[in-house]
Formats: sequence, structure tokens, C-alpha cells
Amino acid sequence: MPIKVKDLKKKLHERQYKLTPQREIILQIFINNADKHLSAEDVYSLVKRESPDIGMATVYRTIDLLNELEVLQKMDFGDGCSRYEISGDSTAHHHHHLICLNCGLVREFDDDLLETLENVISRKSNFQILDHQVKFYGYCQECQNKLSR
Amino acid sequence: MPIKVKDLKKKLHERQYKLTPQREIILQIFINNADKHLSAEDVYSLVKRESPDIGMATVYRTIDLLNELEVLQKMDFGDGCSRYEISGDSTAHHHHHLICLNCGLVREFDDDLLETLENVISRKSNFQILDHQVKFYGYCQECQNKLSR
DNA sequence: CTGCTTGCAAACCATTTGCAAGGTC
DNA sequence: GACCTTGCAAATGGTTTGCAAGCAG
Repeated sequence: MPIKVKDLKKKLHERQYKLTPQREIILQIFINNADKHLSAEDVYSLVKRESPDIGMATVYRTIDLLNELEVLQKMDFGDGCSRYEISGDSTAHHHHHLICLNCGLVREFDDDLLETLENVISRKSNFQILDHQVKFYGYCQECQNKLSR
Repeated sequence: MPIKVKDLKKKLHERQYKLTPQREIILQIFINNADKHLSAEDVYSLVKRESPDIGMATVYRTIDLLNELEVLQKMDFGDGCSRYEISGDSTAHHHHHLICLNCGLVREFDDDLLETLENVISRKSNFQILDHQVKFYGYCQECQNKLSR
């Protein structure tokens, strides 16, 4: 259940921010690519198609803003740049990724075991856990086949 | 059971690399700070005390080398630079961190539940999982107290 | 109109690289 | 002596910032 332009407008208003065409386009791009992990560069080249005059700085500033408004989730796959995807429902966590060490494929997964784990660790460590980020590194099915030949 | 200088010499030899004073000092620094998460900058300023002539590039190159030799573990806490700590026993995973969103404290923890989780996910997803990195974000005990006042 | 936003260019900062001099084996 | 290493300085590449012009409310 991702955010809509209307919701963004409201969120912006609450903090005396304005809804500009640039912000709207960038939000739309994240909505249209909800399954991807876009970098600032990715967003820039996508926006450029509709708004050739946009500046890279605006892309960065807008992404930062959307990140602060919790519209986006920041993530890092160790490829030298931050990547973002649109947040889904605020009740769930979304940071579980399987990363293939051979082809770089990033696949998502959900698993309730993580919630259990979080509770156990929270109790053991006296840490009040709000969020987590989990990455598994290995080989995807396809690369397993390739590499075993 | 961390690595010793002797072990490093052997590892280097196997790949026709040489044991230089700089490499030895940097290894020693990681051994002496096994409980910390040092950045290249951190290492640089520590080395500088004993070897004022060392160059930043050497620090980076040595860290990369030690990382390739699996003497160091690379990690990222989203603070703009890579951090490293010396690897312990090669039979275990070591990437579990609790990060305090208020004071930035990074605390480590171990938990066997992660191994279970890894197996379950591996089966479910057809991914051959070799390693994982898990970060929990929240508030440490101390900050919980501070913030609730 | 007010003041948040934008595009541009320059600045930043962690990290990398080219190269000639230096050191290890 | 061969060749890996080093220190230096310059280059790189993602990201940020200063600023005057531009727009949303």
C-alpha cells in the first residue's frame, strides 16, 4: 500500500514544504519502480526523460527529503552508492535481501522468523529495537548452476 | 582466536606478497583494537604515531589486502566510510550489530538463531547462502533512560 | 509577496591511481 | 637484481553546498 501524490502533498504541507513538479515526478518514478532499488543516478536519468532541465542536486535533495518523510527506505548494497525504494505499509519491515556474489542480483524476501529474532535479541541485549536490516550473501539459483558446470 | 604476525607472513608469502613494516604495524593495530570498528582514517592516525611518514594510500592498500586475505571484515554503518575489524575464528559469522540511533553506539551480539534463520531462508529461496550481515537499529539502554525522562 | 526550491558550478570527502623512488626476498 | 611496495600528488566519483534566479502558496 504505497503512498500517493495526495499523501505526499499533505506530508509536505505539515512541514511547510512545497509540492513542486520535480518532487511529484520523482515520487512517481519510485512508485513506478517499487520493485527496484534505484540509485540517485538511476532516478536522475529517468527524470531527465520528462524534465531534461532537472539538476542532479535536486534529485539528491528530493531523495533526502522523501527519506526524511519516511516515504523512501535507504539501503546500501556495497556498490558505492545509496539505493532507495518506496516504503510499503508502515507496519512491516522491508529490509531483507539476498545478494548474489556472482551476478549481483538482489532478491527480496519476507520472513516472520526475523520478528521472532528481533524480540529475542531485544530481550537479551536491553536494546529497544525499532528496525533492522538484513543481508544474506551467496549464490542465486542460476549462478549455482553456472558455477557447478 | 585472531591471526598473528607469523600467520600473516605465511598468507602473504603464498601469494608472493611481502611483509613490510607498514603491513605489520597495521595488522598490530587491528589486533590491539579487536573490539573496535576502525575506519581507514582511524587506522591512519594510529599508525602515524609510530610511523609519521606513512601515506594514506598505503593504509587503504593494506586494508584492502588484509580484507582480501580475509584477515579483516569489512562493515558499513552508514556513516560515510567503511569500517573494519579483525576476523576471529573462521568457523563463525561475525556481522551482527546493534546500532543506537541516538548516540551511535555500535554493540555486537551473537546468536545462534541466525544460523537457523539462514537455513530456513536458504531452503525457501534456493539461494546458497555463504554469509550474512545483520544490523538492528534502535536505542541502547542508556539512551532509553535519557529519552524517557 | 515571502520564502521554499531549483539549476548550476564549485566544493567536499572517502577512496583510488599513476609514477618514480625505495625496500624485501 | 627483480619486482612488489611505498609516498606523494593528482584523479575519481558519489554527494553536498553556496548562490542568485525561479516558482508555489
